[in-house]
Amino acid sequence: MTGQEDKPARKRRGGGRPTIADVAARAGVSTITVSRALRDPHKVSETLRDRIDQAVRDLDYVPDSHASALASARTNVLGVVVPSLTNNVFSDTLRAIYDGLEGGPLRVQLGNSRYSAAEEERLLRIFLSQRPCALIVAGNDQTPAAREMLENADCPVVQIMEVSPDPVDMMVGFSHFEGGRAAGAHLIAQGYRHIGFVGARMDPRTKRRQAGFAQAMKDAGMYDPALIMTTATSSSVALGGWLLRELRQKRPDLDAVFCNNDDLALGALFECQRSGISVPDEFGISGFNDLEMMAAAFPTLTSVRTDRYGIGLRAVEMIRACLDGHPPARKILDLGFAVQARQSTARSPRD
Amino acid sequence: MTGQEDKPARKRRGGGRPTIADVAARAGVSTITVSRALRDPHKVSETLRDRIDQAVRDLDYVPDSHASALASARTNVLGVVVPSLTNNVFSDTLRAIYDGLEGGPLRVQLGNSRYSAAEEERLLRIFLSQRPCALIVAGNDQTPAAREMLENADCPVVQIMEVSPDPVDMMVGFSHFEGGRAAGAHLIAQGYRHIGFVGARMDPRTKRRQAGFAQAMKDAGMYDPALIMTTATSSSVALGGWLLRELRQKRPDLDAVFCNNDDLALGALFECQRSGISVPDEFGISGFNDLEMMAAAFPTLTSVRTDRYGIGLRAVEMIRACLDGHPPARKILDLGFAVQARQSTARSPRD
DNA sequence: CCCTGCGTTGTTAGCGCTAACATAATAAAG
DNA sequence: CTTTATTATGTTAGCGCTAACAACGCAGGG
Repeated sequence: MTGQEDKPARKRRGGGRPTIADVAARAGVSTITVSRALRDPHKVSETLRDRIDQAVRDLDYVPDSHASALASARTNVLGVVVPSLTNNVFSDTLRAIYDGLEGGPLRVQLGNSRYSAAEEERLLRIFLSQRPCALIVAGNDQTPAAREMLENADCPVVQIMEVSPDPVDMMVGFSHFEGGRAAGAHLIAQGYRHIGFVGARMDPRTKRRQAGFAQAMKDAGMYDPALIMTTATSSSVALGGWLLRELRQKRPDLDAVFCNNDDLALGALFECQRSGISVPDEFGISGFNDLEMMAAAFPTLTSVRTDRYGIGLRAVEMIRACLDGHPPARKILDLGFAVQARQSTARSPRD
Repeated sequence: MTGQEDKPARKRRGGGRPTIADVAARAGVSTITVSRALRDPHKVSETLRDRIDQAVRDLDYVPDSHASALASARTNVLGVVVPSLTNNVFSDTLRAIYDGLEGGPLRVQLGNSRYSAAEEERLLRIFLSQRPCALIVAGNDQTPAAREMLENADCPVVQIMEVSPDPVDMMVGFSHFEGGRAAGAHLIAQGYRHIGFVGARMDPRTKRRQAGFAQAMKDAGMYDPALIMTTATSSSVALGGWLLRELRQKRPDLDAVFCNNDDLALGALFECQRSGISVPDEFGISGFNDLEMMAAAFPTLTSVRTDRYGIGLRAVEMIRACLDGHPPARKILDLGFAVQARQSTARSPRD
């Protein structure tokens, strides 16, 4: 025996990291005071606060978030579930979310549902079991079980990318239907008469854009289902070329195409270049989302601009407001869209 | 007094979710047996296991990961820190990581360092305080403090995207220097003689590609610093066009360009089309990474193919192996690269 | 019959933190 | 100068889970 009275009955599990008790001992206060000094500094006198801050620095103390979560039943984790990590649409929004959280205490827990509602449900179940302080999910097409979980979640929930009349809680996005309709209307206004639709993956938002496009065609008495070319395959530039080629073989009179996203539109442009079809005079092309490359292409490509970054930023703002106790008055935020008419649909006047 | 003997001295904080004790009570066993049945099913007899599984299903029990983490000082969280979420390179790798984790118990904690080593250090400090079961970080250019944290981390660490002789622990990637050199050598071999370099953002990997390119030029006696055009601005298609225009104004004899990435290369192609310069006969273009669009462009674009998806998958495999107690023999995995020669550098024979 | 070994289950004592309540010190009010 | 409100700090008792050890039953060996 060493004569020492401390009883190391069990070796410290935490790898010897300093705990709040170490900080408290060094600062000569109780642990709860340290806890308060770190979470609500104004609740602790300046004298003690300084002593505690010094002790924290001396010991290089970092609070254990698991212990904190367990004791308080709260976390600083914002759960985010998106359908894709590679799709620019979501990576832009994600970047905005991270940017919006900059400096604050919130952390992100990111899930990738891969466009599967079942996977989304599974992820939400896991996320919710960890008591997130808020949730961001894409769209409004959850499974019934997921919808119920979200409705019963005792934290703010923001659905992003879309707007619909029946949000779970809050919503930031725009109308894909109207976006599709506007693109169709633009092509009609530019004088094109045999306008096709090219779509890939066909997730709910894609389908709404397609429906909007179809509506525009119907309104103009130009709707023809044979001009619709879609595939469940995920989108790519090459696919845009293939689908356009297929469609033109089937319908040689095709004189314009609304591509469900910009990758497809870029592929369509290359396909026209390959086939010696002049854009926009012989053939018009419009994309969707207005990625940066659309304005840099030659010819520049028409697209429907969407504010993906703004959606992420606003979602974070709304969550912040809720957590600060000032829930926003407007639960649904429609950030709209704008048809960016460029060279690819600027047909010279004819007939 | 109601006469009831239960003492609700404090209302249950957890919102009434079932705990492991509820499951244990329902299955008629002790809590530790439930804990074991869920974590190491083989340590519990089949009879009890079935009863416990039934109770779990009946109560819809989900373990509290915070309590588990606190009690065991372990988590199932894989920390991933990447410099960008929008750069295709990292989103492809990230997708692979998520795909590789599919079905398993591991979850991802994702950090975005935005190409800042200081931010990376901050994120690593946070992540490590949560006892991740493993870490994936990009590259080998950490701050000294971050490097030390990684070396002292008591979990597997995989550095991705690059290979270098002094990894913290494990490493999966390829040599950016050699990739840049190969691209330069290819342009020389195709007969181009005044070859420029266009680069953006200039992160460490970009710089290594540039250095490799410069080496190729030096080896051929063709190095000319005036043919290098770089900017700290982040990369875009439009930027590729602007940089090429600038460079051609300065050096009208330029006859090819190695673009540090594919976005820039696409912008360079559009710039040539706008200026009526024929690619590849008058001007050669090579990109880097070989994104999907490169093979779909017109003309198809030469690039250096890198296995971004494979890097993510292998990183996860290595981590899995370590956690299973079979650390891989080879700590450094070089997945290489391949110059994909396409039309944009296929110059017709001349002089 | 005891001993040893092994597999299964339970008991106890925390992990590091914070909620709730208790208390002390100080200020404001009468 | 007491009463009441207010602020600053401390005490106690967990949050839900798991590590460590204890205990039990049962096999085989001596």
